[in-house]
Amino acid sequence: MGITKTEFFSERQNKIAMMAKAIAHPARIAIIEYLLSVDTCICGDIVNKLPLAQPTISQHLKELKNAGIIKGRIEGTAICYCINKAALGTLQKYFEAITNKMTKKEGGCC
Amino acid sequence: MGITKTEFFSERQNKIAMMAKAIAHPARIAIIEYLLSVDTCICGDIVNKLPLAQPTISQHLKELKNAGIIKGRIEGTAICYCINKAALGTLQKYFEAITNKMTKKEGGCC
DNA sequence: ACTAATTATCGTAATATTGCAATATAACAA
DNA sequence: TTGTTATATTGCAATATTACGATAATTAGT
Repeated sequence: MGITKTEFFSERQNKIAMMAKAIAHPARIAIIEYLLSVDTCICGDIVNKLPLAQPTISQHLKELKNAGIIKGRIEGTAICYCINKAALGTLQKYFEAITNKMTKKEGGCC
Repeated sequence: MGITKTEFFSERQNKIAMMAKAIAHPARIAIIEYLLSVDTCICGDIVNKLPLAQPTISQHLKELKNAGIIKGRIEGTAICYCINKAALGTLQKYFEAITNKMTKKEGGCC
């Protein structure tokens, strides 16, 4: 069917999955890393930094924005994109909790 | 096209994206959380715990395994699945590094 | 008003993902 | 061997994703 049965899972599980999905593309990883690398967040030059056409990047930015990973603000003729610290913080805390749980568990069997 | 241009991105970026993709589904989040919740990792009952058909779960397990997120070991007639601590550790460190970089940066503009 | 610069949207083609019924495979037990 | 249990694979339909050319929309400068 190609359609995810989100209604069978918890809101939290869906949220984490959604954010992970937003990150689950090398171009979007590259966008995030570029946003982290620049001091200012007037970021009209992402298009020149990535080997993809402008509509494609615009689409990736839209997905990152929909997932809450980045925020955008109109800045004259350009758009200022920057990272939403809260969203990435949520992911970070999630994985931290997982690794904490893992270290408490002994070995397992594999 | 539906085809990701992996060759334009770094190996590290592709790897992170691949692992994120493996996690980017609520059923797979649920599988991971179930594996974390049980003490033993003889996990033949995942099928009963999730509201999806057996072939669907088998497929999700396969994807998690391909991405290195879980490991499987044959245990008689059942299969013992458990989490690959190293893989989740990689993700955890990645997000930790990102949040570290973020806290060092001042405000931004959004 | 005209032009240039920047970003978004539309349309479309190629490919990937999701889910399941049906079936296959594998290991054990009687 | 036959049956049972557990998991994998196949095949398919429905839908989603990725990418880009063409085009639109917006804003700034002249």
